[in-house]
Amino acid sequence: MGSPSTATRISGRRQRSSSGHTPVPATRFDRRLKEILAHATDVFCKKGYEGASMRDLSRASGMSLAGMYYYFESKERLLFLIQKHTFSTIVQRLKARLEGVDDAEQRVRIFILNHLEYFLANQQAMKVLSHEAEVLKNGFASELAAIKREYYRICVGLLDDLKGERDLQFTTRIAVLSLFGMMNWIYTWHNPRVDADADAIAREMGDIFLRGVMTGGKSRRDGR
Amino acid sequence: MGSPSTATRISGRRQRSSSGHTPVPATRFDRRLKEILAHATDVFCKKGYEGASMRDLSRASGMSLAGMYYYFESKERLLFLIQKHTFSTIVQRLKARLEGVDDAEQRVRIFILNHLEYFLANQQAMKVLSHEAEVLKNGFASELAAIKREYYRICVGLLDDLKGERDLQFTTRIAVLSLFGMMNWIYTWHNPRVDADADAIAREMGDIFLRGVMTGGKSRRDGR
DNA sequence: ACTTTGTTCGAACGAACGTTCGAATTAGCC
DNA sequence: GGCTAATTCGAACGTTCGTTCGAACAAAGT
Repeated sequence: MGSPSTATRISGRRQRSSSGHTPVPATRFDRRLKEILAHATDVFCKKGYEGASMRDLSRASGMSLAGMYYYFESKERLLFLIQKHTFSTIVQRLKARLEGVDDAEQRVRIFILNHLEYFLANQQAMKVLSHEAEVLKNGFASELAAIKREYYRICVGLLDDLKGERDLQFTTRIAVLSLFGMMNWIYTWHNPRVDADADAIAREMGDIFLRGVMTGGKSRRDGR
Repeated sequence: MGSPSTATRISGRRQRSSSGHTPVPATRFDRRLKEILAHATDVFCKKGYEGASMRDLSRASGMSLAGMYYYFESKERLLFLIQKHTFSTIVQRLKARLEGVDDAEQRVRIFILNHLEYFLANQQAMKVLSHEAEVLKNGFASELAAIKREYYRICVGLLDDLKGERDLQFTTRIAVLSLFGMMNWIYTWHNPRVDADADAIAREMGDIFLRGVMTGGKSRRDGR
């Protein structure tokens, strides 16, 4: 009837995933979308955002090209959904793990472990997050930047606490970004058949970073 | 006259840049190619390899689309030329700087400074090198991988020397790759209007990394 | 002057791109 | 069964992609 073409934009159908917690099943729509996101993550990981075509993505999901657009309105939004979900999850898990831990050094170690554990368990998603960090535009970009900034600020807070507690003298910004570099670079080299698991790597990176940042503060370097 | 179409492939014209040292002028061909590489580096840096079209690249060089193919036979080879030149230069400069320096710690500091100095002075080229590290295929990929491996091995050597000299106990592979991560990640955050220059950052990253790696070796951690 | 070689370009190629549309199919409910 | 809404798809849209071709222009050698 009416005009099925213009303006409709199906948009009404899109907003699912009730703000509360759906225990498991969610709607059919949500379940299928989740599958598509998972397959798309694989493809983006292997070929990059620009290098992956909508035809590649649809093939990976076992869905027709046109059918994809029932679930999201553009390729860019698909990337956004992947990145947002990945990043939100890691922030949320971090908050849960930090709760109840008071020791400043221990809190930094938890940050590192949380990051690396999630990174290695969801390597493809994290590569897409790290490697395609600049491709989103405008609205998508700023919404993701907000989550990113929150995560960054948490880490700044942890290091500033440590710095205050022990009277250290590093530049927080450099330290935080060096730490992110150490951790995020892992997607370029980690090979599960050669390298240790997340716990071991987190311990070793934590050792390097924490000793590096905690040695030689204002507090006497000699034995005095 | 013969057949100008098939098989010619102009290839003979390509091999320039005499193995020796051309003092400055080089051939006209070489000079123009260098300009094109410089402009292409800008564009690849801004839009990524897949995101940059040959039309973008030709526009940036002020040359026609078809004209570009007089200088290189494919977009992939263009990226290869950029990456190879960038990487070769950084390795070559490193070797020169290491010559004559014996102290193991000092040699690691030189490695870090050399990397960061070149990184910040040629930020676009280094971003293209870091970010588009996986797009080349087959022959191009393996030739570049060889340079990469040489650079990596140099760093492993420096750290193993340090480790042997001072009886330390870190995992070299993890340490090297953590260091690369710290340094290479810089392309995602460095802002010349906010952040310090290469010397200062190299000093601070060097402090973090070297203290991290040198503290708490086999040599007693307690005062015994 | 003519010839040769090096350099540039407009126009076009077929293929692949992201996205849309309307019709067909399926699932859920009476 | 039949009705409605949710889901899927084939076919096509117009655009852009990387690359090629042959003709045109400029430089260098004689």
